[in-house]
Amino acid sequence: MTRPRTTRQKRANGVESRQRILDAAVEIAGERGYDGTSIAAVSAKCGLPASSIYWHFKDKDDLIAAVIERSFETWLTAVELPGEETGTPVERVTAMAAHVAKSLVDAPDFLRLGLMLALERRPTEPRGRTVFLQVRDIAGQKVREMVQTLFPALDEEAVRTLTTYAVAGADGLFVHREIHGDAIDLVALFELHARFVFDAASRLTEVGGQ
Amino acid sequence: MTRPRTTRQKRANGVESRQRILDAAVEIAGERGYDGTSIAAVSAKCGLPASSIYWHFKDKDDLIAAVIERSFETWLTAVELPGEETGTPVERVTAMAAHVAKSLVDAPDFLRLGLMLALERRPTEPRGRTVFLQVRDIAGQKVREMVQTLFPALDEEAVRTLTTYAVAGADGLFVHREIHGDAIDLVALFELHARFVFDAASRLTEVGGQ
DNA sequence: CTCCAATTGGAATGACCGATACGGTAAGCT
DNA sequence: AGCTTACCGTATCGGTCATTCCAATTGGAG
Repeated sequence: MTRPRTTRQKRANGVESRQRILDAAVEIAGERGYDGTSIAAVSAKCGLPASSIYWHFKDKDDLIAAVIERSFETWLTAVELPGEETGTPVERVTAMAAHVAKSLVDAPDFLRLGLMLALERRPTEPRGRTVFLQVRDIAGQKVREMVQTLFPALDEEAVRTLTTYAVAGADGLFVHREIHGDAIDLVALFELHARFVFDAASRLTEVGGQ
Repeated sequence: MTRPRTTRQKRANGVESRQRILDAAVEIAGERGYDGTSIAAVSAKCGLPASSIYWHFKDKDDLIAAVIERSFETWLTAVELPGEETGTPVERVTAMAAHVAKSLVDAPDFLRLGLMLALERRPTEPRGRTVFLQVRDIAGQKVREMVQTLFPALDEEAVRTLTTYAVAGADGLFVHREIHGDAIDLVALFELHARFVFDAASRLTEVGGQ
């Protein structure tokens, strides 16, 4: 009965603790941004003391970068499911857009926090921002490859412009949903966006092919 | 000869001081966001002590809200210039989009800071966020009216969707430029966006009119 | 000149920040 | 048993935060 007041875990478990810390941090950082995420708040939410956070992560910057990395992986597993390759090209593109939209609804932390970091311009750039821009660039390459495959007649600049436009539109629609809440049907908006971009690419191809 | 060490302004000038404070605050807040904007930093940048800031503004929240309001007005004066009503409809729409893009390049603080605030979700919402969403809604109404005027055949839901899409695309392209820097030609991207949305609306009208 | 209201100057306050120091505890290894 | 590694708990550091207090200083009104 003389158990210590603060019941310690039956056993110190580093792996689980790291996850608990990241779970708490992703939630707070996704709501409050970089400066708004205090170690004390993360500590309170995950139940582990600050010293444990600093045992698992070098400093706050390291923690935020790890949050970005893990939330990116979470989103990746949500988005990289098979994706059947049937139907007309435009059907395949809209289906893929819908799939990406669903993944963003299920795992929005990555893009939300990433955009918050991306919009900030501090003297010493947080590592989390760099990580976000890198993985975001990877995603952009995927889109670019898809555009190139579907419209091989387009020249390089047109492909780049269309890719930029497709990604930017996705960002904007995501922001719209973040602002206006769950009532917004992100999947429908992404499908519409995919159709618009596809039609625009088709028209560009016709003009370029003359 | 006992002149005070720190030479005071020849004359205390409330109106000019208020502007100086807002000038400093809009710069810092546009770079660092809400939490990243410290009163001490604003004080250092504008040369006035913290007490003067608190004489002009109730608290930090009030200051940020005032920053949003003034940067919105700055942007409004940049965007509400004549806008000639000549040419075909699609030409007028692209010209207007280009004009908005130019204004956002010249006065990006409003949208940048606003989007940063909009993405955050803190327990007690900053007044600046509310202000941003309100004035943003006004801008959205303008777009909506333009869509309605140009495509009277569209039903209400189509108009709403197109408006959402147009504004979201603008947001996304703006974010793209904020991330990738001055090398991005926002005007060209906005013109492209305007053409795409116009074409999409035209096609929706044809289908709906059958 | 005197008095007042408008503003600035500078220091103080207490809360909170990120980060560290260090001892305690549990499990595994030998 | 003793040593080592991994992790937790507490306490604390110096610094910065938003905010407040109050004493100047100024120009203008009377």
